Amino acid sequence: MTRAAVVDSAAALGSGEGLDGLSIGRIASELGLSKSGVIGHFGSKENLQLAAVEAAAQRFRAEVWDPVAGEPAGLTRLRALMEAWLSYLEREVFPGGCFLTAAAVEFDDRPGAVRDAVAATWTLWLDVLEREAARAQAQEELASEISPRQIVLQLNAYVMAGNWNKQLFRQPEALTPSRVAIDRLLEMRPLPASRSSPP
Amino acid sequence: MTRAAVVDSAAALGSGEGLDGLSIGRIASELGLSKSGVIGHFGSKENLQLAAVEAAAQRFRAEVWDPVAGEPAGLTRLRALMEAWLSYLEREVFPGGCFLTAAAVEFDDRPGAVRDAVAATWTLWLDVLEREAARAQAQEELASEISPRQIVLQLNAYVMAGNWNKQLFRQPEALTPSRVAIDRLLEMRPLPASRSSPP
DNA sequence: CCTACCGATCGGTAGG
DNA sequence: CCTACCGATCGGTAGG
Repeated sequence: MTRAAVVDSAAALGSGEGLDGLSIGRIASELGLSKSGVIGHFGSKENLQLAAVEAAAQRFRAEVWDPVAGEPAGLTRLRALMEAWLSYLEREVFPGGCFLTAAAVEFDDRPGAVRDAVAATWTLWLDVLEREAARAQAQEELASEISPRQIVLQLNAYVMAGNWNKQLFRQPEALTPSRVAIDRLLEMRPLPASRSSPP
Repeated sequence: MTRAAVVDSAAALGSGEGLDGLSIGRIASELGLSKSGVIGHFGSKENLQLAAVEAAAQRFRAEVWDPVAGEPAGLTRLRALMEAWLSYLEREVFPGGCFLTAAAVEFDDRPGAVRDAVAATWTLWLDVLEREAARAQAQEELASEISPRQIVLQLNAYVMAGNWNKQLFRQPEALTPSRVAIDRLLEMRPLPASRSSPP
């Protein structure tokens, strides 16, 4: 289906040059189509942008969320989610870094449907993480002195900063400080737990 | 001087709509000038973008760095720098949030002079923070179990995430979690210091 | 600093 | 999905 190819191209181009910098003519020449062949499926550039956001969100879910759904709820799954998230950045699923981070920064000052879609996607994802953090605390796997919200905002900060670091400075070890920070935060145990190593 | 007005306008517009989305025609109409009156001072759009980055860096320095230079080196100055940084975001010095964060995300995939200037500015700033963190550790005001680099990357993550949070979700308390995280990190003392309260 | 203009590209439409 | 086209805007230049 041509429509899917157009959306994929828009998401790939958008992650690098921006979701608004992307032009219909560029996508058309990239895919060997005419401009009307590109825009015909969507009616307007904004609808195309919305479709790209939707596709990026589904891709994120498929790459980060789904593979981890089988992990035990709580700290184990939270750790797995964070590692899957970092791995998704390392694998460069989108050529220009995290699509939804770039789109958030680009559209945060432009009221409209695209901005709303990006914000809603982020809210959904942060809520997933928060639920897992709360669960980890309820299971006494994680200290309760910090609220689940605060934990999630810090985890998000580490990943966002890692993505930024990687994209701007192009260092191979750009995500290591993020991993260190995440591990430190998630190692905060509710008690100085003495754990017996399995035989 | 007209040139300064053009640069200011470019920096203000660029923080919101992006440094590349900004157009010479828009700046011209904003200032009541002709397009050639705008571009004549710079020769090319890229030179104008470079001038805007330079101006934003000077502004950042004037708003965040200079006011704090008189504080005692070490933890005190590091705390003051972080608070000045958050205050600069709260005061909305640039209408579209931190100019240099937006520019970093926008240009991280576009090799060229603008990208290099943005990266160099960030390196400078992170080095300032790192030096102060190292000083704080040398003065035994801050635990040494985390490297100065790691501390600075975490501090940077909190501020970046706060800026992102503020811009995307428009909540008045958007920076509070950043403050909490910063305080927690900088409260890590080298010893369980018993402090006598002043009379 | 201006007017006047260049070729190129933009988003989008008409008609098929 | 195509060709052909619309008005608008882009960065930049010529000439003053």
